[in-house]
Amino acid sequence: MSMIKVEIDGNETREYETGITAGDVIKDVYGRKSGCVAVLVNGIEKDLSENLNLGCVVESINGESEAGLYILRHSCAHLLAQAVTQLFPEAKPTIGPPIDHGFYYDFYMDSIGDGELKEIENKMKEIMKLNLPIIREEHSNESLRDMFNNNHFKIEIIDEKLGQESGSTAYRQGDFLDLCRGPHVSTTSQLRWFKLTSTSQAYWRADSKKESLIRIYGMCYATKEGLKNRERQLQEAAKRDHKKIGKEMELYMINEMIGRGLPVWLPNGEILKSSIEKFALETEDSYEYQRVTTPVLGKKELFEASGHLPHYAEGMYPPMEMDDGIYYLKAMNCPMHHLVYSNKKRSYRDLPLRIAEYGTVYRNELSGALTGLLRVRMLSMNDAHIYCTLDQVAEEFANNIKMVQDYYSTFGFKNYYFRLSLWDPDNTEKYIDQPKNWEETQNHLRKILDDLEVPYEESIGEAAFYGPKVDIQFTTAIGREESMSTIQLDFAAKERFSLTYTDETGSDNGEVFVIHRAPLSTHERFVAFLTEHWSGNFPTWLSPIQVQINTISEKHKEYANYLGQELKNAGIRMRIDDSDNTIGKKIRMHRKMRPAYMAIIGDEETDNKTVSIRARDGRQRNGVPLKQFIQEISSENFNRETELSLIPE
RNA sequence: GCCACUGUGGCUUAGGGGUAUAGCAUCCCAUUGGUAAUGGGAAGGUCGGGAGUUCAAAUCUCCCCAGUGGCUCCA
Repeated sequence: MSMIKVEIDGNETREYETGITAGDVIKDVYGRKSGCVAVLVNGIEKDLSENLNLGCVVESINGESEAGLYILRHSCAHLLAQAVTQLFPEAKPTIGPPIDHGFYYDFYMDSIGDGELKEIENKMKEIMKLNLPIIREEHSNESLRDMFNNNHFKIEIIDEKLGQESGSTAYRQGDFLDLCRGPHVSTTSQLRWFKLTSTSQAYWRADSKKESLIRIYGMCYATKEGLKNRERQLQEAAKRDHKKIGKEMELYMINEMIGRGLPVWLPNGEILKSSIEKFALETEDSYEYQRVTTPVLGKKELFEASGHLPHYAEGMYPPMEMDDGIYYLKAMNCPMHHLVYSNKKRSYRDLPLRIAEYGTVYRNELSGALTGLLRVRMLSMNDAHIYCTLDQVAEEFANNIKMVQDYYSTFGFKNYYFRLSLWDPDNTEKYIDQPKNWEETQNHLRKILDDLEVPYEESIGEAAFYGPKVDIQFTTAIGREESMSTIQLDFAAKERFSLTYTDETGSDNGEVFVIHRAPLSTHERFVAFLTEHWSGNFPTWLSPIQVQINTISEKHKEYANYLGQELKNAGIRMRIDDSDNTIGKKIRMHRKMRPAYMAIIGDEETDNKTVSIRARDGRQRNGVPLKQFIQEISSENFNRETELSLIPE
């Protein structure tokens, strides 16, 4: 028997007999309980059962590492499929990938409820305890076709591989076999810390025209702590949910009689909204935007010209027939802004021309997609369109990216990433079908981002119908990713609306590019994020109630009202509670509204003309002279400070 | 739109075939009180809507509506 040299985790090299399994090498080096779920052999992921026949470099993949967790979760998906097929022999497994925090598996089967979910989870635990070995098998595509001949989903996957590869791998655990390239953990007993969380409907190949499938979600971790932490995390996140806080703080309401997805801004929410608008107005003023107001309705011909009706019709409300034609509610402001542009003859000296609007657009979202302020049918936007030459696009994009970053830092946002959203050349009916223009503009944006050294991800099929865009992506409290800001490049408008300008040579130039941008998302979504980010504990400048004045007793009413008036004169939003409740009760009651500060007014304060301030987190500063308090809070408010700075930590 | 789950006074919630719990908030009375619950009293719901089963339904069945999670879609 010949020997081979194996280097392990870059630490040491040992000699083994040819054919030893990777698992035995790991056991030899680290002992039984290494936490290793798979290995990299010369950089390629392999099972622990992999035989090593040549000298190689082996790196262990720990179950708690990112790669290890994905393997655990992937194996857990197989365990789920095994349980489901045992309990429901008619169910056909389709695909079941690992995802963040867990896994899912899509089955072609009758729908199931919570009872069945529990049953499946119990069955998984049973199988787990059987400690079944998970065995890798290699087969030709022909024999795989035979093995899965009762499952046309698997056949479809196998057939896609025909011509590319002659064979494939499958994994067996007990009498369950699944097509999979692996790697997987070696026995079912390694999958201990999982939990099924929910079911959902999904479509085969994510196509709503294809078979409807039942998706089962689960979470899976390497350790008990991992699982527990995740559960705790979800509980914490639920407390930040903007729907819950929005109700508590009376930010918005949704009334069935008005309609789904049509939120009403209550006074407190309106304060948030108008504070954001005021900030945006100031900012955009400095960037030389000009404001307009356009109607919420427009004629069919307008939206045909813009391309909305051919490419975006299902996103729009149905038409309204009037005595002089057919009208639509606008889903975007752009067509109207284009007409503002061409309302008069433009010169190269006018470019870039930046037309902005606080507009409301209406989009016909599917009812099942609506949720709180995050997905609505009426969208308030600080929208703008920039008309410029191709040469100017880069600078305008750069300015907008900078604007977004500045906004976000003022609002305290940190967790977001840029996404270059590209068209999908295989799905051309969704887009204006001009491949050359797509290629050019996409490359242009890519270069702009590279030059700015902004890290970004690319995503196919996320573009607008008229051009590629840069989206800024966020994750909500409950972990769903949503687009926030967007900056889009439009190469189609110039032709559709005959946008031209007189260039330096005096001739008509039709090369007008349009940038659509909404750096603050929609007010609805933005406020939802803002609420979740701050858990409702907004910076002073955004707090609907900036100071809650609480009196100790009736004696202090007069001074409290004087303080209130002074604050009001200084532009500070305050409320006074001079009821005869105890101070403890007042504090408890008003905490729900999350005022930035509470001012406590008793004998001390009244006698000395001072204020005792209590920050939202309980920090306290007593005996602040009234004038000083007003001056400090005014400055914090005016400067849009992110933190409550009146009271030292 | 699709799948599952949920729907009890303003909010949180008990109950689960014999006409409904409690707390907070509200209102009234007393208390003049120093930083997360001062005491007492009152009022408030027919159990999302409709139909059915039953002597009897909030409780069972069906159909709607709405909310939540997910799919599709998307700011």
